[in-house]
Amino acid sequence: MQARSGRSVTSKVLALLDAFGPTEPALTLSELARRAGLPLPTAHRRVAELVAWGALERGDDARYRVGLRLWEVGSLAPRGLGLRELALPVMEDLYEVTHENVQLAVRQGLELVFIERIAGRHAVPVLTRVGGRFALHATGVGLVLLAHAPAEVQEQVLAGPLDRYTELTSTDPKRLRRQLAEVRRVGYAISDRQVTMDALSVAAPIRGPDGVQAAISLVVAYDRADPLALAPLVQAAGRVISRALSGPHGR
Amino acid sequence: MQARSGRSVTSKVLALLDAFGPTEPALTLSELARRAGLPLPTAHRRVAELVAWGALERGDDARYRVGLRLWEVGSLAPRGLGLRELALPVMEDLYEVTHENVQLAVRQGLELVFIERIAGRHAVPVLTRVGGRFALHATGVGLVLLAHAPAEVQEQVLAGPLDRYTELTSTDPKRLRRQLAEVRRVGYAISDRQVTMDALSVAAPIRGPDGVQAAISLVVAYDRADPLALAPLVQAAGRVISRALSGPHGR
DNA sequence: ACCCGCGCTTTCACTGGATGAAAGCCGACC
DNA sequence: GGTCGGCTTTCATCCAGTGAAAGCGCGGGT
Repeated sequence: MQARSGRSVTSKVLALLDAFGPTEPALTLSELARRAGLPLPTAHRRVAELVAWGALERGDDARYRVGLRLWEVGSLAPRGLGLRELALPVMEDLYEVTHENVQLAVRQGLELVFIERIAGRHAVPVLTRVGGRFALHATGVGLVLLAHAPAEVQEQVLAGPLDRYTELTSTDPKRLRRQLAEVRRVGYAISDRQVTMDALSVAAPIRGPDGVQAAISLVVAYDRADPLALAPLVQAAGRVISRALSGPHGR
Repeated sequence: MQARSGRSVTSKVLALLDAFGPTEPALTLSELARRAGLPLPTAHRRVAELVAWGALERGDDARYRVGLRLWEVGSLAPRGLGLRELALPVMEDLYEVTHENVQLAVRQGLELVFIERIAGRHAVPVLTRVGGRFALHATGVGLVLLAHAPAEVQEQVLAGPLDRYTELTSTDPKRLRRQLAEVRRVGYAISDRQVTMDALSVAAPIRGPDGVQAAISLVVAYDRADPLALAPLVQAAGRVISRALSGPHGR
């Protein structure tokens, strides 16, 4: 009567894929069924098809994991590996010059997704993961992406609860709104200890044919940070990638 | 036209995903339907669901592309980004030392899939793509992966047609079989101009708890190649990654 | 050795989501 | 402003999908 029937097969398949996450990379059939909200036999049949195709793989421990075939298809996402291919050389240059963490992210709905990252061995450890998500209102890349997002997206983020990560995180909509205006005005964003108290990030937009498509940032230890000196470097990197994005891949 | 009915919905959804490829990253609905072998209305409905979930995205040009959500899920594949995370630092070290192209690949069925690559700016251009596939019998990584594959896989590859890329490609099963035995004996593989006449690659296995899981290689210009000097470096890198693979990520 | 119990797999009769021919719609190009 | 190609919606039909229940297999306890 409730969600029993009236659910498309496709949505069930997608629910099964949704069951996986960074913290749950391997699941038994029962766990999968429970997470996807499906009866066990149903899950069993769908999963069997997904395994046959390669979307999932079954380990020797009888747990299922995301399969390589799905990774392959996912790697065709223009905003995923496509963007990465263009940005990586520039990110490497930026790393060579600064030896700090370099991050690349895009906006997905009301969150951001990290596309690529160069983790400096001697830089502050970054807790984010490639393929991982994060809120838009705290990180440098987040502020850039939010500042250039459609008004409707900005309003939703400003209206929603703004998680606090440190005492410096902007959880006041008024203050955040001012910050976003500033980001648009100067063309870069500085997130000063808004995620962790020991780090600061400087981010710049990457523009494509239809506005800001992504953001690039440096994450540096707070005590040796000189954000105003780094900003031009990050901005320059952003512009180089923007050019590559508008060039050969002109949609 | 023939496979009318008797086809599961799941297989249709997967056929739609399969329609995308490196050379066709953006498809119209009709193209998708044709490639997936589906009637147009059927494709339309399935695609609409995939777009709603984020597996596909619809551009302003009315073409569909692989969506970021699918990339996110794909990035959870242990043999994809998971392996990459472990291997990348070691690959970077290898690049620092040699300044040559570094590649990481795993076997998927009777082919290999490139997981990661560091393309040296001044090294020979590599034509492969991260997420791309290639035959097992020509490249360095391919020879390593094939040499340590289950006997059944080896037989299928040896029996099947062996594409020739250059005059040096091993297309004779007997010769290939000898090469594979040699690869197992010495613990590394050298592919001498078997893919292109201007390059050579040296590859070593990456071992996990259940045998060889992946392979790492250097691709260098033929005229400045000293494969015997490079082999120990590549092998050492393979061993470091092997250790990381067997360590924290037990199972 | 035997039993017990917990997950996975298979069966089977029923049903509603999926289907595709056909008709409707929309924008592009002539 | 008319025609064409491609996308979207409709609707009666039907088979793929469903899930309760029974069957299987293995590991752990006694």
